[in-house]
Amino acid sequence: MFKPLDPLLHSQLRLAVMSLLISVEEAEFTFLKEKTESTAGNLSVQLDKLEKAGYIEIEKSFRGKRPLTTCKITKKGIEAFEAYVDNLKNYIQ
Amino acid sequence: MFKPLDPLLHSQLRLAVMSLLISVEEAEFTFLKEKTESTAGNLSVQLDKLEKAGYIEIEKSFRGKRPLTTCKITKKGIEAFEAYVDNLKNYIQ
DNA sequence: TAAATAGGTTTACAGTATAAACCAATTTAT
DNA sequence: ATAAATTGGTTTATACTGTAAACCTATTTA
Repeated sequence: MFKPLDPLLHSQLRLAVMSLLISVEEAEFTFLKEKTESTAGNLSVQLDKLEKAGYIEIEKSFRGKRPLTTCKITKKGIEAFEAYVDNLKNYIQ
Repeated sequence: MFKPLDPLLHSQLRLAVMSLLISVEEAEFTFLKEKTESTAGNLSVQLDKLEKAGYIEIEKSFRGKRPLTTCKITKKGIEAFEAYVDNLKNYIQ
């Protein structure tokens, strides 16, 4: 009936990030920050967690002379997101 | 885009409880405990929070000689649940 | 009369989320 | 030149949350 909800995804900010990444495939830190209206600190921490779980990949580079952090959802991340949504439906329908 | 999710409802156990109460209108503690597969302690704490938020009403009585705790969702609770679900859809669609 | 069960509540602790403080480099203003 | 502001983040301190374990009172069963 109520299957457990992946705690990594059951978090407002991380869920928003995954939701964005699933549609755009790849996104910059600042893009995620704007869209989620989060602080940089909070976002940084939550991206770390998603990366450690293998749900996203984070690439650090430079654009011109400035640091640039790019995030991309992984196959594992997509599957986890889809499973989460499926489970969640039992709770809200 | 990503509206804030009511933190009181964005919790696996409390959401499950609200989901049950919205369909049955009234339920006993032990019923909720079985359906949610939670421990009594955890359930007790979370029911308290839902009550303090005005989302449910808790009535304590006796069945025979044993204590009986009955929970009922309030109008405010129903509205909060519906708003939560609406907001959540932005995240998972 | 001791042990198990029912029906919970309280509480201690670990985990989580968040903002504030910080950092290094770059750009802009003086 | 150099001070101040901005960019693009990370680290860290703290408050908040979730949970199980311990506990409690009464009842039933052995």
